[in-house]
Amino acid sequence: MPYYDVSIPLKLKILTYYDERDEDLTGYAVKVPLKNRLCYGIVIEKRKEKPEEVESIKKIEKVLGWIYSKNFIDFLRWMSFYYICELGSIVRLTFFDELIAFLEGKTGKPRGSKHSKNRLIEKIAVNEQTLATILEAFKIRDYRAFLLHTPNVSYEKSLFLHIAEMVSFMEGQVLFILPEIREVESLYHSIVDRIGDKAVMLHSEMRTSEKLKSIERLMKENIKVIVGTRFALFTPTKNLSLIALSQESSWLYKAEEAPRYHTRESAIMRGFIEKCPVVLCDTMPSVSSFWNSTKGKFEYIDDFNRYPHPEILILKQPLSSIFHPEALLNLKLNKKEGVIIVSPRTGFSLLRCSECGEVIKCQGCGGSMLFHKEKNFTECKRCNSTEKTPEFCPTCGGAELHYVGTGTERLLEELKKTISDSDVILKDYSIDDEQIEGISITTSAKLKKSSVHIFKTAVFVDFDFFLSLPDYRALENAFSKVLSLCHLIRNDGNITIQTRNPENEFFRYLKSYDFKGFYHYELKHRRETLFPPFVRLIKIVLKTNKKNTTEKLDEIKNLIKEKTKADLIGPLGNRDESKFSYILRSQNKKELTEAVNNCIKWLRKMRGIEIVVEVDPANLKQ
DNA sequence: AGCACGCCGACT
DNA sequence: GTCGGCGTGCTC
Repeated sequence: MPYYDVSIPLKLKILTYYDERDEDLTGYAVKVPLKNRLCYGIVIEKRKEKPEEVESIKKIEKVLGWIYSKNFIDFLRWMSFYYICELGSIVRLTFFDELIAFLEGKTGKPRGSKHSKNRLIEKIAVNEQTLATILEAFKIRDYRAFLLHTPNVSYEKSLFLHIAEMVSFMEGQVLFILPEIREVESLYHSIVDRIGDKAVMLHSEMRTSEKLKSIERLMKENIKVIVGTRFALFTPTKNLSLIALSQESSWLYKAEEAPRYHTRESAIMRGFIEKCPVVLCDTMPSVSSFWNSTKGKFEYIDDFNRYPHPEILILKQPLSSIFHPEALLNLKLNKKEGVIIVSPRTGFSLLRCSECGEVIKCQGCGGSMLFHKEKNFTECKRCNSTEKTPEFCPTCGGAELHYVGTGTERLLEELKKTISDSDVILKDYSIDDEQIEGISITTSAKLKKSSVHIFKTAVFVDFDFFLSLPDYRALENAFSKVLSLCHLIRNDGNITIQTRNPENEFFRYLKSYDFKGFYHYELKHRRETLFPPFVRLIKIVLKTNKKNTTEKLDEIKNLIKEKTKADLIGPLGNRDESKFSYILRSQNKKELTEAVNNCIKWLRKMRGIEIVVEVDPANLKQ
């Protein structure tokens, strides 16, 4: 009797069923009994023997049809192993419900005629050599990985448009992934505008019936291009020949719900397993990707220098004023042509006690309190709480509090004082702004790589904020912030960065756009301090509802330590509270993943404890 | 004792 | 995800 291992898209282990047919049903969607109801699942493997520990095996109720290739299933298995989660949780990512609906004969509705106000993407010239290399890889249809260093995001989108046009008459399918839904929509419409009905779109804001329509068309029609956000990476395809990611370093590529996969790593593995080339694009490639290119895992293509970039000036942040005289002069000279001033924070400033030197902190979480001058209150951005502005230092009782740092509110106040001309427009920068004259003010959080050059000059105040963040990626993020700002500045313009520490080696690389110098500097530091890419980090979050005894918690800690033999950091978070976490670190990456997979099985056997695992965590706190 | 409710584990 | 088992606690 043939047996079949079936994965049901639930947090459930793989179950075995039997069927009279002795075919290989691997990759077939099936309907199977589970307890006293029927569920849909996917056959992941045929087996000759039934599993020993199970006495009764139920029969497959119905075989619906083939949907997944063996390679695709192998990719899903790798995801389940690498991200340490049930295969069912991965199958859930693969548009399984839509595929079942399609197999059951349901049809979707195309999106309404809501013609989005998205502008179509203008196609600019790209490096012919780069395009030829990618198309060659597409034709050969074997695994290769490219790290394409692009001059800006428009270049990436134009390249995608060029590729779409070229492949629309060729054999094979391409998958374009972009971080944001708006970008997906505009690229999709631009592609449809050029190649017609040979593309589908997939992103999380689409209605179920729209997603069903896309999947249906993918199954029935001759679709050449799939454009989507990160979850489109799990689209089952017939003939995948290229995967391309725009802005590979974007933090939006890290999924925030379980399974917390990273799109870049997953895309590389999908390409490797399904034997198709992968192109990672970015203007500021991640340190991890650069490392892979130095190890020969990725082929590095440098198109960054095909376009000129604005000059970067590093100036010392004065103690007594907000702007360096030279920055102020620059700002006054260029205000007609458009100036943008960037601060790391909204609000007015932080508050510091002149006596004890302590910055006012949040009582609850210990984050710095942001002072809003006009409305006179303080705010903790970390835990979203507000307080009255304190009159005395809560630490020492000191009566004198002074401002530290410069938020947008303070910038506005300062500029109103310094630039007295009545014709100067002062405004908050918005991404849709058409008008650029005058002085715009914004926070760094609003800067995106996908913006376009408009301003003549920029001043970045309080830049040290980015260098002091307690995150091992602080420097690469800081570098990346400046490049996002670059995109807003005309090529003949300039960017001034104010820092208390202009001698910092970091700025030497930044001002000359010396990426390689920066990466090597950063990698040296990561190697010494044992951070990725030299180690793998895995976070284990434990939630307990009952008051577990200290001995029990120690038992868990020892179990993890013993089973994984890795460096164990933690517990982080309060032990008295119900939620706390450990971070495991090891240079033997694969061994660590294997050990944690094994360890989790033991932990799940313990009662009253919920475990969440996060591989390559985005955040090392709590 | 009898029943309602909620948590937790199993599901092939 | 969903069902049922079982423990807790309240009521007749």
